[in-house]
Amino acid sequence: MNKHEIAEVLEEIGLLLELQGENPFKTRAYQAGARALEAMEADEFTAHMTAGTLGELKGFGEALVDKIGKLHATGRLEFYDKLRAQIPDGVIALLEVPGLGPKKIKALREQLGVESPEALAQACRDGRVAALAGFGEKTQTKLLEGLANREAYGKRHRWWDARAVAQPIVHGLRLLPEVERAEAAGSLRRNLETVGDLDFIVAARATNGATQDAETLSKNAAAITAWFCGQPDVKEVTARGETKASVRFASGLQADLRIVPAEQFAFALHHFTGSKDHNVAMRQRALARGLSLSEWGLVPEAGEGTAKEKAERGLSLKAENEAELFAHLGLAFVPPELREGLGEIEVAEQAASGGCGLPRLVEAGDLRGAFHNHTTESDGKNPLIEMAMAAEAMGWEYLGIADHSKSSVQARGLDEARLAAQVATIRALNASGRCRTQVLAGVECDILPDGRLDYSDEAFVELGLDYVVASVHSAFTQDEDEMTRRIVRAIEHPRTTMLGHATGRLLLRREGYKLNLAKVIDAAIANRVVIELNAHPSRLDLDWRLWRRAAERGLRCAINPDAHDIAGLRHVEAGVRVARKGWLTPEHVLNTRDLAGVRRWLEKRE
DNA sequence: GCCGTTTTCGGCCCGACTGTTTTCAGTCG
Repeated sequence: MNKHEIAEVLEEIGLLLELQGENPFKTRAYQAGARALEAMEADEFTAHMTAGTLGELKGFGEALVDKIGKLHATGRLEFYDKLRAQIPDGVIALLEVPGLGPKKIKALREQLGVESPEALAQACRDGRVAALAGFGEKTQTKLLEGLANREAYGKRHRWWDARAVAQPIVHGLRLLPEVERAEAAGSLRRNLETVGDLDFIVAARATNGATQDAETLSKNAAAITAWFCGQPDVKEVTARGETKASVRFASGLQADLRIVPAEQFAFALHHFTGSKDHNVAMRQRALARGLSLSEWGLVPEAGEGTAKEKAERGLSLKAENEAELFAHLGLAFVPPELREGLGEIEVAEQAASGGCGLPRLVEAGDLRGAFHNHTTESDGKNPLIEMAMAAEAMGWEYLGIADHSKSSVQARGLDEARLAAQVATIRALNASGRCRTQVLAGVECDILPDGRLDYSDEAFVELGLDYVVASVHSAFTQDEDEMTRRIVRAIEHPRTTMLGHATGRLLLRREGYKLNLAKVIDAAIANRVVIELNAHPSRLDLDWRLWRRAAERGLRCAINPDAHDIAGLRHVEAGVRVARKGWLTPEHVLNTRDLAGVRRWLEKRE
């Protein structure tokens, strides 16, 4: 088994143990192991397995190393098979029903024999669930609703779509007179490629004239909650308390609102930004310093009372913003997108003590252009001149046009003659001075199933293109070896400048093709071929988890919108967001260079 | 199951909200 498959087994073991009512910390150990495996590069994992050094990594103890070893060597694990046999699939599906956890599922199984969502629905309709101890009418109704909406509610959402919902709410909150500060937190703020739900953190005004009082705070909180729950897109209010409210939008997206006094804002924002792994590490760090960190503040661990009570007694250290919070723990500010519990705290510690600092991550304003864009010549919706003017309006120095090549018939791919004509049009546009943005003439060239490119070497010479984006658009079902050989061969072609959408994945819709990415990345580095970070909100491919290590090893990135219309150019922002998650700096990204710098790379690869 | 300049055993992040309770368990993030 490969590491991804092993991680899935560990994840499932965690779920199964949870359903058996096992110690929650044990289940967490399996889930943490699964996450750690997912974050590891395939060759790194292989090296650890060969050398037997997996156990040296944090979180991998004797039991996990043993089980992972067995899965890696044989693909089987008796422990897992036995566990699996005890618990029907339907019971696992029950965990997805909102309001059901291991304890309630156990009661349903033991007392009603319910072992699937369908059986649960029937039991609810019969009124048998409400009769159970610990359950009631309301629980039964909630469960029925949850079952009905399970599909829509369980779904994750593209970052781009989630942000479109969140932005007007943040703006609206900030305009309320009762609001002092408002931010969206959670995975949206961490720029994760998909978002499960939205979190809004609001600092409510507590002052009435000059004096601060609890009554004003409470009144203001109620007004903010009322505004939030009354938003036109809100379909259902699922919880509504003094400081917290939860709603569901028509799309199925869920959103939480949390209201805090201004002095707690930085702590709450940090807490609800997460990730869970980052927060656990931060809390442990606080404990090591005799402090307790929570959304309420950073209070001394010693003494009577909960963290909340201590914060309310004014015992919390003060933090105007998150940077001050990190500083209290001896850390440099960690940008939200790096807070994944993947070593950011160690680096922030070095940075705070004057060592090599946290990287200056790439920003949207660093981009001077992009390479992978389409026009009406192939399957784009705007002609060349409109794309160029749109790029000019964005302040870009250059715009690369890379329409499809002839094998992509469905996208009206260009044959040699049409491509030659397009190149001539581009040169003429540049010479005309109509547009300050220089247009670069490229092509998104199909990688044929055997790894050849879609034009002959002679054709490439005659065309005189500025660059070539090589992409896979056919024969997705090749096996891993064949697909890897195919792409590596394309990378080794001297005309190939960059690899387009490396895995072909479509977020929430389609897995990428099977591929040995370590080999592809090695080949790209060896041949000085750029790998694109395709910024389309459905792609964000190559995945951010792979960039940090690959860039350290010398891989260069290009953040490309893969725009099929004017609006699509704006997608670069999504690409920049995940590039930041991958620890990429401007130096790692080719299209932060000015035109002269880009031309130098295209001509000499330097 | 993992982990240890307090520990090889006994902890493991911590609080809000709901629904069922009559003082709290379960779920969620």
